[in-house]
Formats: sequence, C-alpha cells, structure tokens
Amino acid sequence: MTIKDVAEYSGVSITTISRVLNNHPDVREEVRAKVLKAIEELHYVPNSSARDLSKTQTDTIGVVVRGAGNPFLNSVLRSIETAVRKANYSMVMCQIGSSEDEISEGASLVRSKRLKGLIFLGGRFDYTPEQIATLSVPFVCCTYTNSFGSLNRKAYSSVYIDDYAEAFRSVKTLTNLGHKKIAVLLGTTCDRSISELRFKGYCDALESEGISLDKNLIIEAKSFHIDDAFKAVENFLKKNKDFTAIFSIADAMGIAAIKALYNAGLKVPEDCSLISIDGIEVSKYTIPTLTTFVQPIEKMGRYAVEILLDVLNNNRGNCQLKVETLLREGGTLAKPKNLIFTP
Amino acid sequence: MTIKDVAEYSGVSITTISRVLNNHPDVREEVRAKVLKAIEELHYVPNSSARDLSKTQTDTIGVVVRGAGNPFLNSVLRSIETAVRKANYSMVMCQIGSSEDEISEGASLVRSKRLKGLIFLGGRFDYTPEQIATLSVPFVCCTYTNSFGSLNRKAYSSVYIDDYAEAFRSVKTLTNLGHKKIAVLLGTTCDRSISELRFKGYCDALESEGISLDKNLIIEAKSFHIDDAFKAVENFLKKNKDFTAIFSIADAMGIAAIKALYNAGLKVPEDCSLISIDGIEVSKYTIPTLTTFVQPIEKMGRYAVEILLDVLNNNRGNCQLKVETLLREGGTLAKPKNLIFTP
DNA sequence: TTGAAAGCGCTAACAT
DNA sequence: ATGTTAGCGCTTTCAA
Repeated sequence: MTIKDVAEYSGVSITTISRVLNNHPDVREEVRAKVLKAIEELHYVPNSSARDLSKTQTDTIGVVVRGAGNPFLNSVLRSIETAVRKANYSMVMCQIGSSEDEISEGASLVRSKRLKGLIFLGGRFDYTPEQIATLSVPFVCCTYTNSFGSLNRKAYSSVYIDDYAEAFRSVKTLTNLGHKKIAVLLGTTCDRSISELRFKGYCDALESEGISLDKNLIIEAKSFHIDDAFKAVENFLKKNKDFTAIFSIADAMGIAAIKALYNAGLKVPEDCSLISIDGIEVSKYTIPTLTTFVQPIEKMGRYAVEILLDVLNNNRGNCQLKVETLLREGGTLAKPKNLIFTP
Repeated sequence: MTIKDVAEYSGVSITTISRVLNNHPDVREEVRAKVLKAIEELHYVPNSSARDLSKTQTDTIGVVVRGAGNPFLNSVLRSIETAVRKANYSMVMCQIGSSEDEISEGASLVRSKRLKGLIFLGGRFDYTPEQIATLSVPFVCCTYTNSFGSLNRKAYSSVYIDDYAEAFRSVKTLTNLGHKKIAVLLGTTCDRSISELRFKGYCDALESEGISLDKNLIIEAKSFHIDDAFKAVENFLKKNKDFTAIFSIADAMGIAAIKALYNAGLKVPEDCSLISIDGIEVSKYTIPTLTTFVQPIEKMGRYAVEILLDVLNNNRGNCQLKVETLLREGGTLAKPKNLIFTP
C-alpha cells in the first residue's frame, strides 16, 4: 500500500496525493475530498522512511537520556514528549548508561535520523568545544547546564536550576532551625554534574555557618538508585548516629533515608530532620511527607522544547534559562534535639 | 556525508561500502579495513531512513503503551527496551491516552514505520478478530491477555498474570486473617481490563467466604494515578470507617492509601490491613512496607520480546504465557480488631 | 571479489 | 490546479 496505489485508486497523480497529505493549498476541494476518501478506504499510512528521506531534513528532535529509571527524569521526559508532539514534531529517544557518552550518542543519532536538534536530559556537561563541534545541530541541556565545561554561552541552550544555590538554600533551611550536625546523602561527590554541585552547596552552606566539613557525615551511595541509597543510609547508621539532620540531594534517595531511619528506630523529624531537592510525585505520600524543593518539572521539559524550536526557527539565539524551585513543606523538618551519642 | 562520499574517499564503489556496513563476507579483508578506516575518519553514520526504505522490512518493533507515567509499566518498558536492544532490533514507542485506541495506533505505526511486530503494554483487550486483522503483523500483549475478546489463541501472544486469580488470592489472604469488612481500591469496576478482572477476583473471594458485596466498600478513584487514589481514599474515609482491610489493585494506589489512612488517624496494619498487587520499587520503602504480590516485571518485558522474536523468526507459533506473582511480605497485614463504628 | 544500476516511497521543482 | 520527473541514500539483484 503506497502512494501509488492511492493515486491509481482515486484516479489522480501521486503528486496530488502528496499535496493532500501535506496540506498544500493548491488542490481543488473536490479532488481533496476524493483523495481523503481513498486514503481512508485503503487504510493508507505514508511510509515515514520515504518521507524523511526525500525531505532531507525531518521534523524530528532527539532526546538523549542519561539515567533511565529515575522518576524525576521520567516526568521531565513525559513533559518533553507532550510538548514535542504538540508542536507537530516527532521525537526519538535514546537511553544511555551512566558510563556512555551522550555527545557521541547524540552525534550519531543526528546523522542516523537526520535530526533537527537535540535535548540532553540528565547529562554531565563537562564538554569541550571540540566535542560539541561534532553535534552540528542546536541542542539544549535539560536539568543541567555547562557548569564544568568551557563552552561559549552562544553555543548551546539549557534549562536548569541553580543546583549549587538550591543545595545551599536547603542546608541553610536546616541550619536556620539550629542544626549543626548535618549529613549529606548523595551518589558521589565528583560526578561533574548535579551531585557534585549540590555537594558543593552543602559544603559552602556549612562553612558559611562556621561548621567545618565532617567527612563522616557524607553518605555516598553506589548510585542514585533508591535501593543503593537505602543500603548506604543503613550502613551509615550502623556506624554513626551523631547527627540531627540529613540533606538528601534527590527525593528518591530521601524516601530511602526515611525508611532506613525508621528501621533504625529513629523518628523523622523528631530524631532527624530531612530535606531534599526534586519534588517527584510519590514524595508527597511518604510518612511524614518529604519536605523538598520542587523543581518545575513540567515547565522544564516544555521550556527545553520551546527554546530548541525557537532556535531552530531562528526566532532567537541560544539561551540559558535558570528556573526556580519551590519549597513544598512536608513534615520532615524540626528543631534538633540532643541525640545520645551512640558510636 | 553519505555512502557516496565514503565510496569516493576510499576509492571503491558504494556497493562495497554497503557490503562492509552490513557485514557481508565477500569483501577482501584489505578493502574492508580501508573502508572501515574511511568511515571512522569521516564520522560517517548511515541514514536510517534510506536504509529502512530500501530494505522494505525493518528490524524494528513497536511498543504501544497505554497509561504513561505508571511506574509499573515504566519498569516493564525499560525491560522491553533492554531486550529489544540486546537482540539487535530497534524499538519505537508510542504513548497513548486512556481514551485512545491502541489497535488503530498500532496499525498506523506498523504501516508508517514498516514494523515487524508490536508489543502492547497495559492495554484493554476486548478486541474483535476484525480489529486485529488491521494489524497485519504479529503482536504480543504484555501485562494482560484477551480476557474480554473473542480472539483465537493462535492469533496473538501474551504475557500476563492471572489478574482474577491473583486478586482472589490477595483477598483470601485478608479473609484468612479473619477480615470480613474488606474495601477495594480501584480505578473503575468496568474498564474491560485488569481493574475489572481484579475487581471480579475481589467479589468472588468475598463470596467464597460467604461475605456479600458491600457497595459502600468500593473505593473508585478517577484514575490509577496516585493523586486520584489518595483523594478517593480521603473521601471514602470521611464517610466510612467500618472496615478492617483494603485490597488495593495496584501498588501506587496502595501507597496513597497508607498516607490517607495515616492522615485520618488510622494505623496500618493495626486499624487497617492493606494488600496490593504489582511490586514496584518504591513500595519497598513505605512505612510500613507494602505487602504486595510482586509481578515478575523484568521477566515479563523480556519474555514479551522473546516470544515476539520467536514468532517473527518462525521458531514457534503464538502463545499465551501466564506468569506468577510472588508475595513480598511487608508490614501492612494484621488480624482485624473491632473498629468503632463511626458513620 | 567488485561494480553498475534498478528500485524502495516519497517530496518538490518544474512544466503544463 | 494538476502532472512529470528527478532525486533523497541506501540495499540488492545481476553482470563482470
């Protein structure tokens, strides 16, 4: 079933079919109706490969996601998908593991699918201009920005929160309540990405309060995965109970922390306060409700798409868009009480 | 950068390049090496549209997902993606809303992308043979089967749990503990899919115990979404506290239930037992841990792909594969105690 | 072992 | 307003 069949069936040329398919104005209404009817009756659906091939440029944008399974990124991804579809573009997605390189994956995707642009979701961003050069299409980094690279701001777009500042603010929220012994729960202190930035915010917030960094209060999980976070906190609690609060760099990890604390007989927030960043759906339903700085998830995805399309249509140049989180007050915050030192 | 450029660069014909690209044996090693080097140096990546177009059949399978955002389906989807990639096939995904029709979406996808086969994830399945006929490629239903249709078993494949039996078993677990007043939390009692089947299991389990169905104990949420489930339970609790247990048809809804119960001052499991079906990741971290019948999520996705590929390669015919859940004992089950009747 | 050439199904420039 | 035709970049006979 090809365009040719439809042409024969309706007694016009394939060009006319193509015109109808692409909503060209110069087709007589009568003919258009006839063609539409034929398409309907034959259940004809255009071959998208052929279409893309002859168009040389497709209306497709690529999304490269690092860290599948993360509920936060999943929500952003859904928002991106919705926005892309609404703009009548299509989207191809490519999940990569944490060890793979998003730039080369993206570059390959662009060539393979003749993409117009790219969105990187949850990436690392310590790229150099040389790496970027292989991309050849505009791109926007969603949920992070070029904090570790040496990139010209004109060379890329991004939608992100100020991870450093938000972490700083989170920890300040704890110190303002009187907490001094604040643990941090993270994936790693040096991932060249948000984990590292948020860790820095933690360190500096402590320093601004004259609290020196205690390495024993760094809870480093094997990954951002909830299971790993749980194990990390569990192990941590076996050795250390001399703290009054935890700053978790992500909601999923915070959920694990609540459970681990509970299992260890520690009550949140009476024995340990907890604050985190993300604002995923399920963290509204922990007991107590997680207090967290909510990222504007839906907006971030939507903006990423809007910016990319604007750049593609030459409506504007690249830009870096910083968005703000909003504190969702749950029930995981309290003033510190003296904890019995049980080493 | 096309195959032609590579041909000129390496001084051979495009046919030879194509041969190298597709690992044909009849290329001299020397030439192959030269071509590979050229490809490398030029950063050449084949245009997949052109490839697909000339091959008439692609190594692509489509996945139509109904109910994006559901964490359970998300996990299955990831498993499918992994299996597809491992088999050197590629995958295209299509999310549809709950009001859309997966068959027509699937049929259109098949024609548009020349797919070899389809996997339906989280569908409804009350299809008729006529609808199926429009599909024209093998397909497998993942997480459900043709419970409501009149389909010949040779006409499709599926990987599923026995929703009716699992629900029956869940409710029996509660009655065995002595519970008589058991509420059910679901999306709708008649979705022609798993919600309806699990509801039926609930009804029949009660009946088998001589307990008659109490319509006041049916908690019908607007959707499967956690927020809607929460609201539904919240409303329910305003009117009705004369029950000792809840059977939640999905983990996400169960998580919402725990929270709503907690907010209403009811303790799980002392005041209300809770059991559900699914076994998503985060339900290990509720307080108390959700007691749930865990579906073999990873397996279900992987089997769906394996079956489809086997059917495609004529290694076997269609089949319906029923898998079993495994009870994950959490802390949401207890014997009933007398509740004060507060209407 | 290699190359020439005919498509795959569509779009778009050009002609009518 | 409609048709003719030349590609888009690749795979795959068929010939050499």
